[in-house]
Amino acid sequence: MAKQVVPEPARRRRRPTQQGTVLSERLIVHTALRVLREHGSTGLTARRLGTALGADPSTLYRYFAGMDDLTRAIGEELMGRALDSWSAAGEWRADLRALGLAIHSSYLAHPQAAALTASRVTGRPREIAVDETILGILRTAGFPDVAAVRLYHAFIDLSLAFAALDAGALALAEEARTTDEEMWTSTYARLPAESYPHIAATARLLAARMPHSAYPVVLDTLLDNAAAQLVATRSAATTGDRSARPEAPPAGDS
Amino acid sequence: MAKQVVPEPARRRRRPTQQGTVLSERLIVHTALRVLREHGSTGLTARRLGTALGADPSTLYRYFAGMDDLTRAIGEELMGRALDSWSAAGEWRADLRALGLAIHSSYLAHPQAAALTASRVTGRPREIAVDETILGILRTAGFPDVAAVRLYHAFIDLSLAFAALDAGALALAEEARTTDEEMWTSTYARLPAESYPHIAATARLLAARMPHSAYPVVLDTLLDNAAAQLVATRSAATTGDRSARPEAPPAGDS
DNA sequence: TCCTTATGCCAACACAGTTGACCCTACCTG
DNA sequence: CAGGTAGGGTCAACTGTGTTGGCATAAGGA
Repeated sequence: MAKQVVPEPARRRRRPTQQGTVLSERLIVHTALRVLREHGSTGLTARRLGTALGADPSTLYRYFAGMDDLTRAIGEELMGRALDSWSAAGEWRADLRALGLAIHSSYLAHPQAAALTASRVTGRPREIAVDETILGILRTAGFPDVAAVRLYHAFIDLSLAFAALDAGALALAEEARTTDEEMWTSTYARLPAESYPHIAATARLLAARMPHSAYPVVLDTLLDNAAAQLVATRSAATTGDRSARPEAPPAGDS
Repeated sequence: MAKQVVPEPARRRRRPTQQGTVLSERLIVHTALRVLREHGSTGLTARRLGTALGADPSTLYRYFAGMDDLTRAIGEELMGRALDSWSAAGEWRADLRALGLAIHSSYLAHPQAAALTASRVTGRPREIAVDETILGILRTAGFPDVAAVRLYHAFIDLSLAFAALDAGALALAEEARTTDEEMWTSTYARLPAESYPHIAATARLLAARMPHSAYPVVLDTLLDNAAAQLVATRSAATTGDRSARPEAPPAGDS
């Protein structure tokens, strides 16, 4: 039965599949990424992945508690790759910017996988490591804890949110075998100018801009703001001023 | 057969269902929202929706081309509600801020539906109307077209991205029948302090902050930045200065 | 060498989206 | 007011999904 998944480090025996491949968590995740790229973000199924691995679909349940668990592992892999491709230079602003772009481009390197996973928090080790890294950068830079936490929150949510959104658009375009720009051109071009004067007036600019990500612009805006805050904090520390930005309201629900 | 869906305005006859209900696009979308709230973001199925409507599942295909089409209609409904709950006051910054928050809270009012739809562009009328509105606000405020388009892009993507992310977290918490704060507390509290010193040092602050949305903070940051740009543009216009911010790089892929 | 058990495979389950055929009734036309 | 048309509701069936219980087997420790 597949109720209990054996944790990866405790695995000892590796019996090869009927078709000869020797399975592992790593191999499964990597193959899943390939299947996702080839068949789209909804094309990852237990049976298809089994075939791609040369194994019975049910074998997957020896490694993951279910497809949902596998999905989280894929997200964790992308986050890990981002972290691996990044290294600290010692300057907080540049480091944060590089880390954000690393996360963003790691996800966009696998748009179908990203569309599937980026809006989920996995709580797995490499993801936690990223959180720790960001907080470390901010606190070391001199941000007081409250500000560091607020910035960390904005930073990570912003990065993940844009990764999900941009990946979704990119995956859609790839699956439609067209460029993003063509898509946006046709979207805006067919609108009647009398009903949508502003869109009509800027249609060409829109088609040129939409296929690019707004993430760098927004990220820089956030970092500019943070830098200004830091300066204010430093000068306030010498005069004893303790004013802070007003808190944001909680996310509403009804 | 269900190959061709009859467009809504062209519908004439409304035969009641065996159980007596008279279907319509509106009724189906509204019922879908209820089903989503009750059964979670993955709980919307053709059969379940059929039962909730008192109709055969296959009847849905008389109104929508498929579950995917229905999903887009749900997203369109949420966007429409945001637009309806908003009204222009005439001041661009306040208007944009209100519109952003309206979109965000309209989606968060139905977290399960939002998690399902917010990362998709529908291209339907009400969504286009929102685009036109945003561009109108910016251009009327005096932003040159290039800046208006860049801001529009950042604004709408930011809002949708956060709607998707926050809705996902909220839906997860609701389905786990727990508060977000409990979730985050348990997530951070069980980490060893020696491996994650920065998280450990700020655990209580994190648990208090994470259940709130970072969207208002980031949105305000973006609008601050835009306001500063506008002032610079105006003074530049009098001196003939035409310097602009450097362009953002395109979204990478590999 | 033998024993244990991790791990692969098979068959089967419930449930998903979707379609084709059928039929009935609401409405338009005369 | 009668008749014809077709919109739209229903039924049954198809394929494909995630998932599980039972079984077989070979890897590795003793």
